[in-house]
Amino acid sequence: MKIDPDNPADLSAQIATAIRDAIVSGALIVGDRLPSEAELAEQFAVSRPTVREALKRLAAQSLIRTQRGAFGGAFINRLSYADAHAQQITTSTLLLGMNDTSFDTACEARFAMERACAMLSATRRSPDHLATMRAEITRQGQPGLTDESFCASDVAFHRALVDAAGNPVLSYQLAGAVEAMQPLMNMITFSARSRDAIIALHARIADATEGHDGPEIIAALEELERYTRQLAQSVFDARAARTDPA
Amino acid sequence: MKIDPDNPADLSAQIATAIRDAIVSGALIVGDRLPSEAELAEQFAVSRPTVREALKRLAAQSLIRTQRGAFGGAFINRLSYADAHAQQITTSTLLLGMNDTSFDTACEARFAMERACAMLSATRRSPDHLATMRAEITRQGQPGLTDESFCASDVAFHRALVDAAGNPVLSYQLAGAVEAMQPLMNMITFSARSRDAIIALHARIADATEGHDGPEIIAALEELERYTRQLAQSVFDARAARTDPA
DNA sequence: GCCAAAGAATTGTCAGACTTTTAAATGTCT
DNA sequence: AGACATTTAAAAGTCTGACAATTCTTTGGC
Repeated sequence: MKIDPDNPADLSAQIATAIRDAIVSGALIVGDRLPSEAELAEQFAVSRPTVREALKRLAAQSLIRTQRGAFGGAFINRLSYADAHAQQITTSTLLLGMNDTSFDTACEARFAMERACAMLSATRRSPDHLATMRAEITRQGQPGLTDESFCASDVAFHRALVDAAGNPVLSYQLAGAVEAMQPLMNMITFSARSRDAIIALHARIADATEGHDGPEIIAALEELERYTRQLAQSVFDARAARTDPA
Repeated sequence: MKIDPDNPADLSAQIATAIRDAIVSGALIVGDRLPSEAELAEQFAVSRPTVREALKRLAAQSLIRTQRGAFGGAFINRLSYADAHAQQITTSTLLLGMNDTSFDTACEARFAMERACAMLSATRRSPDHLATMRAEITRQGQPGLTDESFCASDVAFHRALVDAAGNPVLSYQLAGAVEAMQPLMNMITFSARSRDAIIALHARIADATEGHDGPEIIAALEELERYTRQLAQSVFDARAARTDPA
C-alpha cells in the first residue's frame, strides 16, 4: 500500500483510495483493524491530521468504523443493507434534484423496476407484507391527511410490495428508485378524487398480491404509472399557465 | 446551521451532517461556495482541522469539490450520473462481497431488473447500442479470451442493453445490479461449450433488440438467467465435492 | 493597452500538545 | 482463589500555530 508524494492530488485522497482498494480487493476483510493513526502516519510518511482526513473519507462511506480507547482504532466495517440503503436514497435524491431529471424519466424508471418485482412478490408475499399494504391503504383514505403524509404512506405501500419479493438485493436497489421519487411526488397536490383513484389502484394491487396474481399486479402498476404521469402533467400545465399567461 | 458541542458524536460528523442537510434541503444549491475553512471554524466554534475532517467527509460523497487559491474554497458539486454510478458500483460490490449474499439472490435481482428494461430497449435502441452489442458478442467468441475478459465483455454487453432503454435513471440504478455481479461471475470458469451457449443467447437478444421485439428479449433473458444459475450451481457443487469428498 | 510582478486569500500539510475514552493489567480485600 | 476497585497505557478526538502551495486580483511598468 503506497502513495505517491509527488502526485498533485490530495495526499489524504490518495491514502483513502489505497485503503479502499485494499478493502475492495479483499486484502482487508471485515473486522480487521487498521494500524493506529500514528502508525499509518509513519507508514505513509505524512502527518496524523492527513491520515485522519483519509479515515474520515472512508468513514463517510461506512467502510470503516472507529473506536476510541486502548485497543481501539479503525476497523473494517461490514456494510449493512441498512447503511447502503440510506446512502443510496440520499444519492438518488440528490441526483434527481440536481440534474433536472424530468418527472417522466424518473417515473418511468421507477415503475419499470417496480414491475420487475411483481411476479416475485405475487409468489412470496407473506401475511406481514399484505397487512402493511392494507394498513397503508387505510391510512391513505383518512380525511385530513396532508399531501406529504399521503406521499409518505404511498412510499411505504410500495416498499411493502417490493419487500414482498423477498430479495434483499432487489429491495436495496429499488429503495433508491422509489424513495428518491418522494420529493418529486411532493410537488403534486392530490385532490380528493385523485386520491380515491390511487387508493383504488392500491387496493387492486393488494388484492392481486393476496391472490398470487402477478400479471394483475403488473397491469395495475401500469395503470398507476399512467395515472401518475397524467396527474403530474396537469400540475405542470397549470403551473406553466400561471407563470406564462399568454 | 448549528451543532451540539455536548453531543458525544464526532464534531466533524455533526458538521458534515449539518451541511449535508442544507444541501439536501436545497438551502445550498449547486455552485454555491461554502465559507472558508477559517470562517466555518469560527461559526461552529471548532478548530480548522475539525472543519476539514467534515469537509473531507462530504468530498468523499462527491457533495462538494474544493479549489485552492484566492477565491477558492469548497463548492457544492453537481452530482453527476457518472459519479453516482461509480459510487453505486463500489457500494453494491462491497454489499454483495461482505454479506455472503447467495449467488441466486443476486442473480435473481439482476435479471429481474434487466428484464424491466427490455420493453423500453426494444422500442428505443439506437444503431449505436446495437453496434456495441454486436461488437461484444464478437469479442466473446474470440479464442484465448480469459474468463475475466469474457465476464467484462458480458457486462459491457448487458450495459449496452440497459443503456438502450434511453433512461439515465434506469441506467444508473441498473449499474449496481449488473456490474456488482461481476466479482461473483468471475468465480465461474466458462468452458468453451458454456461460452457458446451464452453467446448464442446474446445473439438472440441482439436480434430481438434489432427487431424491436421486447417479449423475445425477455424470453432470452429468462433463459440466460436459468442457464447462468445452473452453471453457477455446478461450479459450487464441484467445489463442495472437492472440499468434502464423502 | 498589454504584460509581468506583487499581493492577498485560501486550501494543503505539518508538528506538537492536551483531553477523553476505553480496555487491559495490576493490586487489594474477602 | 475469586471478585472488585484502581491504576495505567493506548488510542482517537481536538486544539493551536505555523508554513507551503496555489491561484486569482490588482498594481506597476513599458
